[in-house]
Amino acid sequence: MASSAVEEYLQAIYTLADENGHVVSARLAEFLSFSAPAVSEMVHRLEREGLVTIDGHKEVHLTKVGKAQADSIVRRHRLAERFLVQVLGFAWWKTHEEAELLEHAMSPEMEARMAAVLGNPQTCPHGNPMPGVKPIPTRPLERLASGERATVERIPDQFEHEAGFLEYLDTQGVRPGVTLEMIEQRPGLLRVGVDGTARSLRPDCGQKVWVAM
Amino acid sequence: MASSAVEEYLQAIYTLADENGHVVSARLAEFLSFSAPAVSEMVHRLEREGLVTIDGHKEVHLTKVGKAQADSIVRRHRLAERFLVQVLGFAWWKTHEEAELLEHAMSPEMEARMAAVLGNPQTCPHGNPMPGVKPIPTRPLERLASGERATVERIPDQFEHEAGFLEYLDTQGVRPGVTLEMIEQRPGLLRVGVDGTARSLRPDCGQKVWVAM
DNA sequence: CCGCCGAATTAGGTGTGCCTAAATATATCC
DNA sequence: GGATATATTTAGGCACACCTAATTCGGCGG
Repeated sequence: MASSAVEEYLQAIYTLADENGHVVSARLAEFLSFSAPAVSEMVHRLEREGLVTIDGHKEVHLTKVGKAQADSIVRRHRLAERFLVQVLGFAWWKTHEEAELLEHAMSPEMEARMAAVLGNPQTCPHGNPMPGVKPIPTRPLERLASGERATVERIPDQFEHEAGFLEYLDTQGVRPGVTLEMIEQRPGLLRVGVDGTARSLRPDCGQKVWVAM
Repeated sequence: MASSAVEEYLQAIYTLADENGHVVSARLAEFLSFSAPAVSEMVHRLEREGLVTIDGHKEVHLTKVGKAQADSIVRRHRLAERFLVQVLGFAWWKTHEEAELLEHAMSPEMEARMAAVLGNPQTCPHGNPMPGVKPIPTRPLERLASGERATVERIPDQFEHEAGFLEYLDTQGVRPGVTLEMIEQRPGLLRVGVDGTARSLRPDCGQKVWVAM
């Protein structure tokens, strides 16, 4: 029975490891918007409780037990998002904060029933796969060559955190499943074809929107 | 933005006032299984925050603001229970603990959407009306005269707390909507007809099961 | 090798919400 | 009115999870 604080940390470690690689507590502090000492203290607590190990480079790794608990909370988060969209009719870009609450209120039985009712979805509404599901190969949008087309597969979890980002994408017509065509790309500029219309996207979208390989 | 601790207290005050009458902090302490000092302290905090008043007999009353917040949390609890039964397929007697978690994770938008999806239900699965809904007139089962029949309308919220009570009722065939016939009643004995079968119920059911007036 | 930068830790502190033990109020009953 | 039971409060403490300010650690460039 991990507290929701512990669950938040495990989720953050999972997410950063999954999408970024090396996890040190300074990155966690940024991601979670907590002070460095608070994170340092909690990471040591997680180590004492056998949920993570800290290696010689102070990198944080989930143990087997920690990984299982992280998988669980991430799965609950993604299921909750699906539920909010499919059952309650929330907009796809508006689910993150709600799911952040819901995920801590889901018992194993509720999780199982919800998965069944939703038809055992393989991804969240932003395209992130349920833990254990083999992800579709993807690359950042910026890797598309000019003239090349590809389907939007995934907006990684870490960018959901950014206030207004998903809503911005929605207003630009950029949603999972939509096909984009790279028009022009240079530092500070990103022009893509969305649904037949040429659009300038915020340049950070090049890293934050992942398309099919 | 009340904490879930505050919400628990408001909910408890609402429930005890609704079903019992006078609320003093000793009753709250029993109901919530907290120590008397903890409850006393919190009740004074609620008073400072303008959510309750404490009268000359140390009775606790919700203020207008407190009542609105209590209505909200009770409503969320009952909606959550409905959701667990209607959408996720939980057994009617198994929803309380799950709902206890869920209720604190429901934003106003989620509450509104859930009510709509569920068809704006008027009661929880145990027959307790949503705040603001005029309750059907009811009386405790023990008020039935021998030979009289009546429909089970409600098992008040305060008895949901009792571990195993609702499940016990279910095993005896006693569920909201079922018609009971009083067979015999004396101290320590309660025999009723359920679905054509005579059954001896635990004597406390006389107070805890409420039937149509 | 020294200085510097970022990362981590130490030290001390806060608010919330619970606890026990003991003291004091309040109510009731004879 | 005084004893007894119930209710409340005081006093002191604790765990959790966060904070700021200041210090130390560790790697890297000059």
